[in-house]
Amino acid sequence: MKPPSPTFSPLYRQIRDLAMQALASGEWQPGQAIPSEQELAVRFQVSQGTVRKAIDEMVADKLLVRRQGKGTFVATHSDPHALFRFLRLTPDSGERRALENIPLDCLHARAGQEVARNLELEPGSAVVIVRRVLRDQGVPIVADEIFLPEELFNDLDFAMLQNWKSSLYSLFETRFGQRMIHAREKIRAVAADRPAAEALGISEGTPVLLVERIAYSYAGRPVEWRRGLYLTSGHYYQNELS
Amino acid sequence: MKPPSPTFSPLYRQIRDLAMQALASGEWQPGQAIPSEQELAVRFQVSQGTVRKAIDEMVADKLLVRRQGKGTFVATHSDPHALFRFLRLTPDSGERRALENIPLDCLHARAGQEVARNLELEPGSAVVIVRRVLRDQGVPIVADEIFLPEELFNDLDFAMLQNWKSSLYSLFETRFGQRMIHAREKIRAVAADRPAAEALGISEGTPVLLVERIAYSYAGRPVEWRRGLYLTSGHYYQNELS
DNA sequence: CAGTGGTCTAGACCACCTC
DNA sequence: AGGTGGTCTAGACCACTGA
Repeated sequence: MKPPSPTFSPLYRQIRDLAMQALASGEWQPGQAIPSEQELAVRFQVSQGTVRKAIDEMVADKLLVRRQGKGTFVATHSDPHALFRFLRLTPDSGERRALENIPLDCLHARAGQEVARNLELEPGSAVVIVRRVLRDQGVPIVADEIFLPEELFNDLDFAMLQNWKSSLYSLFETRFGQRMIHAREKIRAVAADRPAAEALGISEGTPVLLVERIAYSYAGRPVEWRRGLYLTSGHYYQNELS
Repeated sequence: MKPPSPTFSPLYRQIRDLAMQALASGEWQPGQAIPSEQELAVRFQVSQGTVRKAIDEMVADKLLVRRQGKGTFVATHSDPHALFRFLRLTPDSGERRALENIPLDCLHARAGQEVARNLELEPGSAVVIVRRVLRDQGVPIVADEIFLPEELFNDLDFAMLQNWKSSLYSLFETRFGQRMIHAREKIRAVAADRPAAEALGISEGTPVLLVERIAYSYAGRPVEWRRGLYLTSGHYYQNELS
């Protein structure tokens, strides 16, 4: 009879967890190089191959990026390559262009039932609400309503949104230390209601994509909930299945 | 000056390609165990570690499945675990149930411009067209129109669809040797037209998801194109972003 | 028990980048 | 030249499965 080992965790996974801590604690900053595999092997007292396997997993999760001959870097939303990682909207013809970000307002409020549930907060908790529109060459395509725990984003205000020239997630990462690493979306087709129709410049009742997203940070904590309406007359939501 | 090596391919990738051939040729059948890592190492004259790395990639691509202590197996759509790999529709409340498949018709015809383009065929090529509905506890949820190259599916007929009790992809794999391993979807919100409304039992103009899918087989060849309409009043299309 | 995949190590060498 | 990640090997041992 052998005892069960319910908590068995291979070495490389323990190493990965230590590396995760280094990320979550801010010891390794987005865009910066982490120590070389050799250094980490010495630091963690394991072989280079084990460090390598731990990093392999994190690269697969898009937490780190390898660059041969240069080093291993912490992934960042500020990198242009990552721009479309979470926005799956593609124009019917031609390549993806960067979309213009038009903030509409930014207010501090209390979470209702739905927001609280999705952000795993108590109902009534303080939240920040951002509304904005994305435009493609002047034409509105996306209308977003974004909910954030105020605890983590208390400094966020309208001016900051207007002055920021890159993606929202890049702002969150740079100014608030909150890196979105994973998200889950629920997609439906709905008829645009009055306010949505006005924001998107379409007639009421037009079918639009309703995209609800929960985004998670390092600790697996939900840090953003957003509800977006996508106009899909000239664009489509692209998805890869495998 | 060093010459560029544009065709450099590491050993484990060459091994992977050989394994791919074994899959494509049918030497390794879906659901069956492939030779052990040791045997493959001997057969391909490389170390076990290199075989392992090749298999790692194929497992990541969901072409193979490892089972510790038992062996490595060719993935199959007949496995219940793979049932929802390509169908991302989830009920608002509760767990995913298997959906009832109701074939409507199956006819042989010629490809129009759009179908030909998506299947990479010449316009006018022979194709098989399947129309069917998926129901959740008697309620129609999905109406699909499926286009297949007749060259690969010439025996397919209505009776076969009616008698098959598992998923379509399981049928394709079992009876036609065509395994779908990857797909790309374009998703839009549209208003249901008359025929769609009738098939789904809804009123004309109701917003529905329009999901167009191209599915690819081993050689990266497009083998199926389908256009589906999804009712998203009680279900949603679930997607993971990372 | 033997056979499978899973982990870990140590060392060699290659490819790429920078100085 | 020296540092980085990338590949490949050989061998030891662990964890799981089934006869």
